[in-house]
Amino acid sequence: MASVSRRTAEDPLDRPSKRHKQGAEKVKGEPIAEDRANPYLAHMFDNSEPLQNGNGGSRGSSTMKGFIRHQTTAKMAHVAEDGPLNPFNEKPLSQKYFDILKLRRNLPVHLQRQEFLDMYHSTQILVFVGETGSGKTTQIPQFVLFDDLPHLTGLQVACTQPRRVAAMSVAKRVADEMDVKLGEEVGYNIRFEDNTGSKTMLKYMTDGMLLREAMNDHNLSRYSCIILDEAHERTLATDILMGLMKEIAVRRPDLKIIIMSATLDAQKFQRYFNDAPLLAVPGRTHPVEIYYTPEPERDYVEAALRTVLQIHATEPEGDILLFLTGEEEIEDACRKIKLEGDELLRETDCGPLSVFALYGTLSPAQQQRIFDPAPPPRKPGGAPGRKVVVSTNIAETSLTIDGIVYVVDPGFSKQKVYNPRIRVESLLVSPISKASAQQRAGRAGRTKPGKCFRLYTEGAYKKELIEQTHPEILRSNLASTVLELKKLGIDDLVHFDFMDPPAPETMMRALEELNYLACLDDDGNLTVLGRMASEFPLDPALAVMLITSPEFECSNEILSLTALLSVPQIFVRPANARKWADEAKMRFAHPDGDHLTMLNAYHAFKSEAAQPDPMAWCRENYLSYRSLTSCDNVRAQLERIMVKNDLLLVSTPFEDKKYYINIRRALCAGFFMQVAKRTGNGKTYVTVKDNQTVLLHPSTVLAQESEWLIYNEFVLTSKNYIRTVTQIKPEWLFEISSVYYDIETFQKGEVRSALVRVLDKQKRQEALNGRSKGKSSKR
DNA sequence: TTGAATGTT
Repeated sequence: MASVSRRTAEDPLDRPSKRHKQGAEKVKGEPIAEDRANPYLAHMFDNSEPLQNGNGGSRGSSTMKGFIRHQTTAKMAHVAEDGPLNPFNEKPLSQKYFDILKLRRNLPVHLQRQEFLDMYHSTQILVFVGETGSGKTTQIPQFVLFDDLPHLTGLQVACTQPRRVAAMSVAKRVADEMDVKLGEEVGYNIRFEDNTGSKTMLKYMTDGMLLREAMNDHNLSRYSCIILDEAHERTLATDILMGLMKEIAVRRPDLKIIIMSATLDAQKFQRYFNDAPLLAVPGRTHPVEIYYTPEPERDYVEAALRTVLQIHATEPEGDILLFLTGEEEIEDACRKIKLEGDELLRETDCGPLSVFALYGTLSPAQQQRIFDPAPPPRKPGGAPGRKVVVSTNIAETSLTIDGIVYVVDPGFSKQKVYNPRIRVESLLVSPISKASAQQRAGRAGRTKPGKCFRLYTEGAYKKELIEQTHPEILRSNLASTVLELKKLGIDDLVHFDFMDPPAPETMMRALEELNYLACLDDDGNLTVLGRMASEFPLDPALAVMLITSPEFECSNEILSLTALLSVPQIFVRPANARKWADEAKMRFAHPDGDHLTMLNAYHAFKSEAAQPDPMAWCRENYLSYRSLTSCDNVRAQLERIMVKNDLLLVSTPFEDKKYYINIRRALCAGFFMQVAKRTGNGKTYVTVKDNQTVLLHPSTVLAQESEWLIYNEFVLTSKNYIRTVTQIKPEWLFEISSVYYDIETFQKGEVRSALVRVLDKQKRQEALNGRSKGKSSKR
């Protein structure tokens, strides 16, 4: 596919004559309109005389006197790093700094520092491949600092991470390495937490955060270098950023871009970035021996349990990591391994076994327990104890457990899939990719040589597993993404240079959905509503519901509901207390549905009732304290954005009989495309337009008599369920979206006939009243 | 009659 840039060589900004001495002072952090942006600040330092340092002292550096931007050598940097003063702030360096420096110089990347600099000088975009343990995430950004000289240019270096914790912990580590206070020269920026300041020159951030920044500053003009780390994970945000970087690179020849990735797909990245040069650095891991099963396994869970116990009975000391697919499977497996382990302990001379479950919805404290050491031998000199961790693929990338020597890999994980035809995302247990299998095996070689037991045949690995997991962009509903791209100034989505272009049908569905939500007009241009919706970190339907809610006199309540719908489930239902949990939930139940029930629970949480100990109150009421506090956080952020956009925060008085009706109507303003109607048999529902037969999720508080419902999500598991539902009146739907509810667009059938009846009734009513009711669309 | 992998703004 041809690369598309909306600038041409004739663009005045591209003329070399403009590259010098322009607007040296730029107010940091101020968004710049894209066409006014001057991306050439850095060029004043290119190919010019050596920089004059030390004028005034505070920003200059005597240690780096004579450094010329983009001419630094490894030796020069090495000398500057040796002190005695910190090259970036002139403060004396601590002993701790020198201790860490010794370790850093032992990292594999350090040997290739000069090679890296040579390549960095010679190219705008560079692909960097380093295995785990190479030190790339901590060292490369520092190598760049010594070459970009941010203390002189005022421009920053950004390094993105797919996960918040990684951004935070790496920033902390690098601040220590550079002997600076976290938040000053080195900082991090993640949602809800901006730990950077006026001195910040190196910023670790989540990829989603950089994407947000790009929406307000299309040229990312505050950076001299952008490093996209863990690019092989191919998150939605990384994929969009990569496409964006290709465009920005054309507009800003001074901007340096580094794509960092694990080995496998390096060539694909090179090709995508116009044959960018590649630098590869070896990792530092121990060899892992791979074993396959001779025959395919029928039941992978059973085979996994057998393998774990066999390792325990026959292999030397070392902990075991088993990959399974989900919470229930994992808890079940843990129970069985414990039972069998106890039996082995009683009947043989095996050592004791401790078993831990690991998955994302566990609290951080529970997750922490996997780092407990293995149990000691039962008696001195006896067989050593062993730890078994049974985990989802959270242990594949997000969490690293040292001491793992054996990995058991059945070859499956739950993966998101998207069906654009019925606009449904669901989770499916699917075979993993070769890349995942390698990553899993690698987890056995962190501390010493290890073994990986694959519960599939070698033939299956070679012939049946795909090379890479499909990038997320090919497995998602793209409504949000398309809105973001529009806000990023990408008008021609069809020609946007995606590394892997999404299916045209997925793209069309997203455009259609945004058009119905009135975020895009019929020509696909961003509307005022769409522009505003893109400011909110929400799905477009939620954003539209929130923006429209003042019209329904209930923006305070919709604000709470929007936050509630953006955090994990607030109702908890422990396996051993289901009945009590269900009873507790019924105390908050509202007859009109689950949304209002959630709102009741939230209001109770915020009321006197939950005091003085809200955590204990949540426990008693089977509510998740974590979800509710995170809901408060999200709510506060959304409220700030509402105020910024002059959206009023209003409530209908609670005594008013319209209080709940207004909320239900406001819900329809975002979710009018997620409506289901009860069918003749009274048990099943059918979704409007898509005509999918669905069941109410058993967690609903709603009794069966509701004819029309809006639903928050469609969950495809053993059956088709709609979850989190509230009853509505079909008349509201015509008022809210006369376009979507244009009767001509409906197939003949139950839904259409019912809607026709509603319209006829309305007409008779109007004739009777002799006046026309306000039927115009809300927008 | 209840299968929520992992992330992010």
